Amino acid sequence: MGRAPCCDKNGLKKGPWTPEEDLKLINYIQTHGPGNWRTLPKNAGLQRCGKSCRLRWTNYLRPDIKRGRFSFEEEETIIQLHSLLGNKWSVIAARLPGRTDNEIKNYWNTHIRKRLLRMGIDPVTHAPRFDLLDISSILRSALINPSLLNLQGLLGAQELMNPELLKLANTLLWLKNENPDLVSQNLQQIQAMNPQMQSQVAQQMQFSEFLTPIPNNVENFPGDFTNMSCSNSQENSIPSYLGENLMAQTCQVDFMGNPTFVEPLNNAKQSLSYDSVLSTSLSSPTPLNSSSTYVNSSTEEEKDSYCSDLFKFQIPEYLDISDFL
DNA sequence: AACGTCCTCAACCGCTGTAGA
DNA sequence: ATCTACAGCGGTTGAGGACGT
Repeated sequence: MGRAPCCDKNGLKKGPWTPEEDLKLINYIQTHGPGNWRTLPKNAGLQRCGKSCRLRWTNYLRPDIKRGRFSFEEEETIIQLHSLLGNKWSVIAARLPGRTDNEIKNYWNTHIRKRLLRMGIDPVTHAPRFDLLDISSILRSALINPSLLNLQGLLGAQELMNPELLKLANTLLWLKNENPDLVSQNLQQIQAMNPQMQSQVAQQMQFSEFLTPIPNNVENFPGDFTNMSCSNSQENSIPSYLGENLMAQTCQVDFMGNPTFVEPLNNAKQSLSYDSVLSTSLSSPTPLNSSSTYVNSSTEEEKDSYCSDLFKFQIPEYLDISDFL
C-alpha cells in the first residue's frame, strides 16, 4: 500500500522556493530549531509540506553547508568512498563536512561518473573497462600524427581489452610494418566519417576487415592475438614480428582513450604490463602523484589527467582488478 | 537574434526503516 | 501483531542557464 504524496494536500505549494519562503523557514528554525517537520510549515506560515521544508533546510539553507566547486581532495574522497560504499550518498556526505548527500549525488552523476566512463573505468565497480573506451577517439588521435602510430601499449594490455580493440591494434601494428602508406590512407578514410559512424564501425565491424583486405598468404600475420600468451610480469613477451624499430617507442593510452607516444626511459625496454597502459603520458602537463598541485586547477582536462594519475599511483586495495589480470 | 541542444542541480517521488499507538 | 506517521535515503525529473549553430 503506497503512501499518498505528502504534497497532494490542497493548498500546498511545490516547486522552487522563493526568498520570502526561505526567510520564513530560516527565521523559524533559528528561533525554534529544526525538528517536527510536520507541524513546522503551519507554525512558520509556509504553504509547504514538512518534507519540502526539511529538504530545503538540509540541502540548501543549513548554515554549515559549503557552497561552490568541489576540490580535488573532495573529489578524490568521493571516488574512493564510492568504490567502497557504492551509492551510499548519506554515508559519503558524512565524511565530507559541509556537503550534502544530494549535492554529492548530483556531482557524481554529472561530473565524476562521466569522467570515469571517458577514462574507461566502470563507475559502478571502479574497475578498468577497456570496452568503455572511445575507440573512435583513439583512431582520431592516431590520425593527428600517423607517423607515430604505435599500438604496442594496447597490445601489451591485450588481456584487458575487448577483442575488437585487440584486433584493431593488432592489425594496425602489422600494417604499419608492412605498408605504412596503406595505414595512413585507411585512417584518413575513417577520419572522413562522422563520429557516429566511426563508433558504429568500431562496434559492429571487424577492424581488420574494415581497414584493409588482409592478404591470405601472409604467414606471420597475427590473426587472433588473444590466443597469444602474455604474462603479467614486467617481462611481457613481445612478438617477434613487431620488429626492433617498434621497440623504440611505446604507446601509452590514457583514460581518455588517447594514445601517447613516448621514448622509453634510459633506452630500456619499456614494460608493456598493465601499469604501462594505466600510465599517464610523460608529456602530460600535470605532475604525477601530487594532488595538491591540482587544487586550484579547474578544467575537466586537468581533472581527467589527475584521475589518470590517481588510478595509476593510488589503486586502492579494495579496487579489485584481479579479474582483469 | 533566434532557435535547438546539452548540462546542471534544486526539488520532488517513492521506497524503506523505525518508533509509537 | 498490526497499523500509521514520520524521517531518511536514493533515484529521477524538469526548469533554467550555457553553449553551439
